Amino acid sequence: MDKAKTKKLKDQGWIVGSTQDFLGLTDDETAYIELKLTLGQNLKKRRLEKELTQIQLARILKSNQSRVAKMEAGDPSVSIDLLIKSLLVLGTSRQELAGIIALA
Amino acid sequence: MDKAKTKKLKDQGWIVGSTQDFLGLTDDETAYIELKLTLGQNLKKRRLEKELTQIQLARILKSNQSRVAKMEAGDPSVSIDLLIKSLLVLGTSRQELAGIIALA
DNA sequence: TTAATTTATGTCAGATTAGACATAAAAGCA
DNA sequence: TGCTTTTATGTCTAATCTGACATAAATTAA
Repeated sequence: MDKAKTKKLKDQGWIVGSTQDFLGLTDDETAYIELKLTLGQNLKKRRLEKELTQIQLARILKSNQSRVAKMEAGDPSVSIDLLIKSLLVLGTSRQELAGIIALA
Repeated sequence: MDKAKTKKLKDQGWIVGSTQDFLGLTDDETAYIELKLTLGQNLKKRRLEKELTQIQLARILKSNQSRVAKMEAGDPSVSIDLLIKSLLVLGTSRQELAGIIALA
């Protein structure tokens, strides 16, 4: 959120903070969640580049459509483990994986 | 293994192949295992840099010594998830994490 | 619009993983 | 050497994660 918008909201009486503040997450918990979101977004990006539906990707991953949807959304029920395994199945190299993770 | 050594063994009648060949792993399975090993090695590196014993690190991670040993060894009972979470607790940045993963 | 396709959300049983514990093995030191 | 500290290995139960399924919501095409 930009500073101007933050100030405006505060002037109106809103208490403004980050989601992290709100949920009381530690830095490492926040980093974990953000990393998961990034990986999920990249999985979606790769799926769309290959012009696959979630069902088609699910077949490749030997999973199902609902889990693919949750992976792409970084759902709490999905581990980073599964996301990395999925990216590797799609042929993502370690260098590419590193590139994804480096994205802030 | 270098080529000269491979040739010598083959000349002696040995059948030479990679561990991957032997176990019949797919490329992505191999990549997953290697990635886990790399992360475990880095966790150990960071522990030693901080001059911590496995017990001390376990306390920080709210885990126990045996699991730390398994993490450092890339044991099958340890997920990449746990390794990444542990590195993040130790303050590893995403850029550092990317650097680790990029290591062949 | 409506129908078809695609994606999102909720639940659950089975599989996997984590922490705890015991104990063995290895390393360091007197 | 023996004693201490550290690390490795094996097993258990509880907790977490996954695939499967149902179904709702959203998107697309006709």
